[in-house]
Amino acid sequence: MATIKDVARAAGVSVATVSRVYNGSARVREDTREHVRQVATDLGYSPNGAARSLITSRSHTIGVLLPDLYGEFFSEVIRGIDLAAHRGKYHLLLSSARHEGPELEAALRSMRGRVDGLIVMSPELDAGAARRSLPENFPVILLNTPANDAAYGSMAVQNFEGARAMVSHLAGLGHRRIALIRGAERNFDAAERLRGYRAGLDAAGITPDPALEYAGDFSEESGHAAAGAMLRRSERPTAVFAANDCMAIGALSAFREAGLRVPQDIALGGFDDIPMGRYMEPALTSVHVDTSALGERATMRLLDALQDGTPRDLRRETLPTTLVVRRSCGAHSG
Amino acid sequence: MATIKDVARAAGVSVATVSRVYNGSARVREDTREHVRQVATDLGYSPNGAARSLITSRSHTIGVLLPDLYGEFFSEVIRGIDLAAHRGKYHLLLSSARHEGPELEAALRSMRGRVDGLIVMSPELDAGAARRSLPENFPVILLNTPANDAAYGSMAVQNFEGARAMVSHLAGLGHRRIALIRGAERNFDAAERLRGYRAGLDAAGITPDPALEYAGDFSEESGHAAAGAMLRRSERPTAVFAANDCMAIGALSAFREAGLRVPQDIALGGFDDIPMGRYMEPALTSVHVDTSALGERATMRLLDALQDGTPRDLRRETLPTTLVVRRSCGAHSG
DNA sequence: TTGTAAGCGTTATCAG
DNA sequence: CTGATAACGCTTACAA
Repeated sequence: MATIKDVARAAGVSVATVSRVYNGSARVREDTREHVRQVATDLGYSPNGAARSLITSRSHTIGVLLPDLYGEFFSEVIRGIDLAAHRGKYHLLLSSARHEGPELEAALRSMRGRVDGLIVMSPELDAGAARRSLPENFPVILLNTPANDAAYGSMAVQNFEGARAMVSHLAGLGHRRIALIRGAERNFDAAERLRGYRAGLDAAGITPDPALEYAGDFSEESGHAAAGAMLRRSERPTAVFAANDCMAIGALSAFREAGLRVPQDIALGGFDDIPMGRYMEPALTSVHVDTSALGERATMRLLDALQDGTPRDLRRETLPTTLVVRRSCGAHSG
Repeated sequence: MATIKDVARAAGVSVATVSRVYNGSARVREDTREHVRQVATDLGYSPNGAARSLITSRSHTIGVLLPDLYGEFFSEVIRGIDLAAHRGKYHLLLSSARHEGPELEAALRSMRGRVDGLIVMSPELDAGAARRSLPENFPVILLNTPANDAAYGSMAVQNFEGARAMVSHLAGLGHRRIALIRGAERNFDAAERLRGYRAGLDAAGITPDPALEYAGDFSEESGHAAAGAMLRRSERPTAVFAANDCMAIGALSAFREAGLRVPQDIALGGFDDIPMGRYMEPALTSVHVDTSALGERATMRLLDALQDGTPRDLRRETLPTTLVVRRSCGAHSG
């Protein structure tokens, strides 16, 4: 591969001149510029990014650490991130893994020197320790992370309010036995949605019943399993709130297999409002989250922080959620 | 940020020793190793990736160039790529854009020196020129690209066979007026699926009618529009094959808005078998493509090629497709 | 406008 | 087993 030296030699100029041609900045005489360009393309030269970012200490790349890449939620987040990054002419260095403890450190280590900033989705409730391994004074935006982490800028979603609104809505339809399929253990969003669920019941004058809080982990299978467990009870709930849409989908298929009609026999609501929800039968009532905006905003903030001279952005930005009523909750089906 | 020099100084050793500790390879006395490690973590040191890859000329990263990040198809491809990359301890440098001509060159340029190999999805029929800007003798796997490109290894799916099977199936159900919603103009997959559509009609003794081939671009909106156009005809088709599932979904909602029942009034089939399809009402008959395997296989091949000593892998690997019959085509609904 | 030369933070090659 | 030191490919004062 041709280097800057090869080009300089072939063009009969110094490497500095070639460099200047590529950085546009400094002035180079028009004809030398053209000549260099010509020689460079002939040789198939393009600057080596590693060398460049070594000297400039800028990579024009942002690192993205996600716990997973599966499902519409994450792909929407990435799309949002990509949107904003592309707009700002930044690249994305992607790493997906359960970023706890050593894993996180390893991922960060390997990104050292290759990224100008980081977007980290770390929804673990007790990830404080892991988070300590994030470099100090390095631009980071945390996604869906507990609020008590004042050391970094962060983005969150109105989990509590959204969940409460959903439960209030179900209660308003006359349901009293409203079950919850919980999100992943030790997950921040899941914990908040649980709080919202209980608050919603409270507001409706319903005493929360621990037996109606089913375990789940945000996966379709866990939703399916939880729904199965409900059906084996003597007195099954009349409405179910799944802490995300994937689990709602799993629950729906379990109900269907059991011969239950949704919403006539049992009402169903989800959370996230992934695109798929609107096409299901019945269409899924859910709590809408502008997922791609989550990634997009995080990236925009990070890019801002990357402008030098910008003071550290330690704010917490919360995305609103809105209840989207479709047919699965029974409000529309008469 | 602490550099190797800082660590060396603080530990009272040379930079060479610190380097050796981090590369594991060479022998270092146990206690010096431990000491260095200790000092390094105290200082929060981790090696600079740019410097490292500059000297080793290896980045442990593969570049991924996709035309888009929208929808389940691409997210599945990325997930497959990530799966294999993660397994091989490689990172992903992502770039999404319409990679034609100058755009492609720019993207490649910015990846120079930062990636060890490339996965490029370039389904443009006439992208030969663009592809010439791919570096020679650089490991590349092309995704969904015309076959006539013998200069690079590539992955493809059985577009032709899948489309033909779908049309044969519809014809077998008694349909004679089978419409097609075409994929994007100048797109390789789209062209192949069109060929398959015509071949399927041929095999059933039906004369292809250009008026039944509706324009589309793989987007939901274009599917919706095409369906609308069909309904405005005096004699509408009895079955529709959309060249991908997104367009099928768009068509479905157009039919529904017009008060048509699928499959009773009009049969519908798609292509790709995205996860959403199985949850729709009616569930979507489609041509199954193992999309994540597409990305995964491409990555595995690339990683293989990255082992030095491996001869250039110029093969073309084709992923099989299978017809998945669900309710939207009417075969199951009686 | 152009060239010289000093790094950027590593690893690799030699000596010791 | 450890230490100097020369690269790697580039940018950027500083000189000319």
